[in-house]
Amino acid sequence: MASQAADMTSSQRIAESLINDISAGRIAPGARLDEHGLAARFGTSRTPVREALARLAARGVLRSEWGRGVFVSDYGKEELSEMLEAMQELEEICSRLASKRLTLRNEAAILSAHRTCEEAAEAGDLPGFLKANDAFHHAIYEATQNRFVSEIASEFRYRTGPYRTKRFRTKEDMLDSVRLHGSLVKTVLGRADAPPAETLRREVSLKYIEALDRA
Amino acid sequence: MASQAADMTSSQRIAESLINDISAGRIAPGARLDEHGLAARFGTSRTPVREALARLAARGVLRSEWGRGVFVSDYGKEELSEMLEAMQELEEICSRLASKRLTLRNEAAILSAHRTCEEAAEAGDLPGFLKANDAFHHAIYEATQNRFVSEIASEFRYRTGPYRTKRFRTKEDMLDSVRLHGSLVKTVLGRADAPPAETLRREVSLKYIEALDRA
DNA sequence: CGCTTCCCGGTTGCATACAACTTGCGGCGG
DNA sequence: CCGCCGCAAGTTGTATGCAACCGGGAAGCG
Repeated sequence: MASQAADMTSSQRIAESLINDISAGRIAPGARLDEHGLAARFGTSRTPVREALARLAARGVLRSEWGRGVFVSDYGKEELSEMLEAMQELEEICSRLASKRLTLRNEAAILSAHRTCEEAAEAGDLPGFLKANDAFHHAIYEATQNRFVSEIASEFRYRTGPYRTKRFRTKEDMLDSVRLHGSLVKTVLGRADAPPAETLRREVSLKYIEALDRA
Repeated sequence: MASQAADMTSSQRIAESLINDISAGRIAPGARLDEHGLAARFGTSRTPVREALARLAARGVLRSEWGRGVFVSDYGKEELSEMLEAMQELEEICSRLASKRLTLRNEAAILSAHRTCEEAAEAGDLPGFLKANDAFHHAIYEATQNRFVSEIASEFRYRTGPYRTKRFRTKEDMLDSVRLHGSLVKTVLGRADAPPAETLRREVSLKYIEALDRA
């Protein structure tokens, strides 16, 4: 996952590091990113930092205001709701395409990630769960055999990342997610015709939005 | 569309200009973009040019190879096919969401653009048709009332742009598209339950891919 | 004659320096 | 006392210069 190869340009390293920090919630939405400080932190000049910031801004992860600086994109209830709707639609596409073209290799990866996820949830291991959760969804994305669908789904996963870390607090939250995963798995593996329970998905979205108030 | 306000940074102006040229086919897929030449063309130094290129590369419009330069993304049959599949899925989402939340203003915009499109097609006016075609689809995107769905659909429209200009050659091509639009309109306006004819959409995709061979 | 090797032009990536803009604060006038 | 103006500090945006790297071509060797 996003390995930092040695022969990478500085701007790429910086961009990856930043997007990881942001998606994991280590840099909060709304925070300002100081070019000076980042340059010092990464041991480079401002130039590659600016390039990295421009890249992330173009991807929607950052939002730059002229003469004021660049900020981590923060979304209100309205925007977050729209983003989650988009995300659900994308996930539905992914599960449909995946079920059409599932290879054994994909099936194994999905089932494995699902099991790992379940174990982490039952153990109450939040960091492990978040990681396994990512792996599970990415396994489905890859199973679409469509690099563009997979790409935009991953992209939105990055952007919803900071809010996902807030949304999962209790063990019950994780088990909810695992139940949704189970429904997804049944759909992808063709053991259920209907798309995963709509009501459950709406509940999940509401949890995200509720989490905004706790912050 | 994408007006170039006076108080814009150079890099933004450059990025917009480039993406317009690329999407309209004035810069062919596979072409190399020389930082030096672009800097001279826009009357700036290489720095803002580099930022603009980094932005577009992050959006998938350009692809940069280390030490060789940046190139306009060019797709083979396989990739183009995947991209068109993704595009069709996105369009289906858009028409579904649009039909759920259609306002009178949106409906008027869609119908107006559809009529303009039809007129241009019957007149055999290719540039006018391409412009009206864009307006039509963007009207549907906006009708989703979801800025993220609209955003990614627009983004893919940019990326498929160069190939669309190749795909439309004859008057009949345009009329085909208008027929598909009619089907879309009926769906969005709720006068047809089923999504727009799947077979017709597949034919359209095939036209895109055939156009690759003519190039 | 073919293959390897070295060199050189050209391009990208980075660092540094400068200019333009925004913003917060302090002083001045009402 | 309140509001407006202007200045200065700090930030972003841009320009220029340099170093590293890739590719092609010619020279040299087997």
